[in-house]
Formats: sequence, C-alpha cells, structure tokens
Amino acid sequence: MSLLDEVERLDEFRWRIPRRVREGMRVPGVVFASRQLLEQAALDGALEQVVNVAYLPGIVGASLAMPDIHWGYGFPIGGVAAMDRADGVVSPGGVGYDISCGVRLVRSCLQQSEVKARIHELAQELARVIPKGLGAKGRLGLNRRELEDVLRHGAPRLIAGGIGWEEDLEYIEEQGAHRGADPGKVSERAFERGAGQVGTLGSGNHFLEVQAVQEVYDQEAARGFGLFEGQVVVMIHSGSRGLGHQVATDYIKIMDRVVQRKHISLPDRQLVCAPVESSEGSDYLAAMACAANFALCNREAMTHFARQAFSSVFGRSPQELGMSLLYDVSHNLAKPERHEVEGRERDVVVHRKGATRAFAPGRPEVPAAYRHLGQPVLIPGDMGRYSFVLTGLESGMVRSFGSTCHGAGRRMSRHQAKRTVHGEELKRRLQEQGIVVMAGRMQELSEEAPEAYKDVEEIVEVCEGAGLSKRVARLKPMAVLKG
DNA sequence: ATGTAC
Repeated sequence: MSLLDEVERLDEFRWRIPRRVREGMRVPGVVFASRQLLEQAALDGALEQVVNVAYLPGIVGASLAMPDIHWGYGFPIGGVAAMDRADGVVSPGGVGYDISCGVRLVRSCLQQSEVKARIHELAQELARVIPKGLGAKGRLGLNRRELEDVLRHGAPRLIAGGIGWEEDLEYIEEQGAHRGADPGKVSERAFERGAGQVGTLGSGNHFLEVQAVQEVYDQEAARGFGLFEGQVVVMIHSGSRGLGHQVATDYIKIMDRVVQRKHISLPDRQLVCAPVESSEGSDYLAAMACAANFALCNREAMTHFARQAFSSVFGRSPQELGMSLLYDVSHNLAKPERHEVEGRERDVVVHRKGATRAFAPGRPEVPAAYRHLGQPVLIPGDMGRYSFVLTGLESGMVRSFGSTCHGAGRRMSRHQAKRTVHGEELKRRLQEQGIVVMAGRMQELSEEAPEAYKDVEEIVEVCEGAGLSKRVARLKPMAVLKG
C-alpha cells in the first residue's frame, strides 16, 4: 500500500501520516497541502522523507511539511522539525547545504512609472555592481581577520565598516547577528571558499529583483510595513555561498561518524545527526551560526551596492530614495526556540529547511514597529509572475512552530526545463511583458523559467487556508538579476 | 544550493 493511501485528512489543507504506518516513528507526520499538492509530494518521495524525519531522537509534536514540499537531502525541502534541546538531536540535513538562504526586501519611495523609464539602465548598473553566478567573487575583498569578525559578529561588523545602515539591524532576523557563532568551529576550507564571496548573488534560484507592489490584500499591515500600490521595491534572495556549503559538508561527515559510534539507528543515512548537547551538536550550531551571519552580511552587502546603483541612476541619495530595509528572513536554519507543545512550554531546536519563520503578532522577536501586525514573511516566486509579502499568525505558532512556506517549488526538473525552454526566447518573452532580464548564462535562465515552477500563489493560499500566514501584498518583477 | 568528486 502506498503511503498516500494511509494519509488521513484532518481538514481541507491538513493531512496526517499516522505513527502506525511505519514502526519506529516517534511522532506522526503532518503535511499542510491541498490534495493536489499532497499527491505531487508523494510522487517524488518527499512524503517518505516526512516519515523518515519522524524517527529522529527527541522530535516533538510532529514531522511537518509545507505545501511547497519536495525531495531534498535527507529531510524534505519544505520540512519543519522541532527537537527537544535536552534529549534531541540537531541534523545538518534539516537545514540544508545553503545555510541561512533567505530573502530580504528593501523599500523605495519611487513609483513604478518613474522607474520604468530607466529600468534598462538600472538593471545594467545593478548587474555591474553585484557579481552573480557560480564561483563569483565579490568587490569587498575582506581579509582572513575581517572575515572571521564577520562570521563571529554578523551584520553589525559590516555596518561598522560602512557597508549598510545602522537602522537596518532592527529589521534583520536576530538583529543581524546569530548568537553562539564561533569561527573556531568553521574549517579552513570553508574560510577559503567564503573569502571574497561576501556581496555576491550566486546561481540557481537566487536572484535580485526590482519589483513593483502590484496588489495589497491587507491595507493596515501594508501601511505598517511601509508598502503601497505602485511602489518600487528590491527583493534579494541569496544564501551563504561556498562557505555555508562547506560547513554543511564538513558536519555531515563529522556526524556520520557520530551516528556510527553511538549506534543511532536511522531510516536514511542522510539524516545524520548528533545530540544537541553533544560537542558535535553544539559545534555544528556554532559553525551554522557563522554561516548564517555570513549569509546576512552577504545580503547586507548586496543591499549596499543596490542602494549605490539606484543612487547613481536616479541622482539622489539612497536615503532620499527611501531605501530602508523592510525585513530579512531566512528559510534554511535550525534555531533554539521556546514553543508550546501539547499544552506544555518546551525548549526545542526548530529545523526549518525551505520553510520560513512566521511569528505571530505580539512575539518579542518581531520588530517593535511591526509587533502588532506579526512578523513580515518574504516569499519569492518565479521571475515571470510574482512574489509575496505575508505576515505570521497566532494559529501558526501552535500548528507549525511559527513557520510557513518558502517559495513556489519546481514542477519541472532542471533537465526537463533545459530541454523545453530556450533561454534567449524566454528572455525575449519576459522583455515583452516588461521584465528586463540580466542573466549570466542562458542555460541557467531556461532552468529558472516561470513554467518550470508551480504558481506560488497556490502555495501561499494553502498556507493562508491552513492558518500559518496571511497575505499582505503581491510584488511583480520589473527587472531580474540571475546567476 | 555548491570551485556539480578528492
């Protein structure tokens, strides 16, 4: 019998995989999805991965999956799992290779019509100052000592050196600095790969877009977030580049040995983990925090260059252009948090892999200016359609440890997209729709074609229906920078 | 996602 046949429908957008389907599950699985999205998740093996995660020591509540779930390394992408801090494990596969990949949104006071007239020039200038693509080198040229400082102290250190604004910090998750970051736990190889990559976009689904606010769903929240229809904003989606990738690689190897030594039984070797309280577990969290700080600095540095690009094109200072940071949030992290589980407060490590923190109104982690509205959630879509700004909800705190989706999710493999979509033709097609594309390689562009992705609005609607997050605004691309 | 294997 297929796993899909054993899934129980809780309501229109929530499905449970009961513990009894596989011996050894410590908690049930819960998937937030429409029936159609659930069936897609079953096809690529991601549902099996939800089940596998439920075996992990110390997992509490349920092994969760968001509507954009798909197959990933060990854990599904779109998975959320909370492990007890005292007797649970931390797993690098539950974070993913791109540690602290995330999204930020920068406002402007410019109108769509003003920017449209200069969009080619703006896109060219952005592409000139922001390196993109695999192996791209940045313009900052941090030395070993400076990189170490950045890993330990995060965005405040970069800002102290004149890159970024002091006021940005309030609007970055963890105020721009992840606690417990220890560069001593990061390998020399990771240092080597990360050196020179601060301020670079990367490749794949990473992008920088100039967007316009196309539709507002919640006027009060949009006003509170400083958004209005027709406004031009900048969205940056990027991660920790080679440094985070190396940290993940290093600790997967280290934990593979831990699992063997401690005889931890796992349904999939890719779920390698170590007790949160063990030296390997805490070392990983300390190195992960460094990679997360790197990712925050990377996005902060690109924001700095984007502000300069706007300034040189529009002949006004970034301050005059109102280029303040709305928010920066990651969708690949494991974080120590306190949550109510089955009526009891528990200290847990919440693994979010392709899932975004979406805290409810009133939570102290939400910036004071937004606290009555809930945490801003930034959901990137595909380059031809739209992206979303959402806000966290109280119901999501209990149902998903304050988490929601992270994006559209593929409907075509890279290979399939490459075969069916012609890069140059796609670029022309987008250009006709008023979207300027600056792409490093045409092959990459076809892999990222809009038709290769699901409609992100469908994903976001499920999250709203499941009570995890609520729509605030929809953003339409005007110019796209792609690796 | 990623100096797409050491």
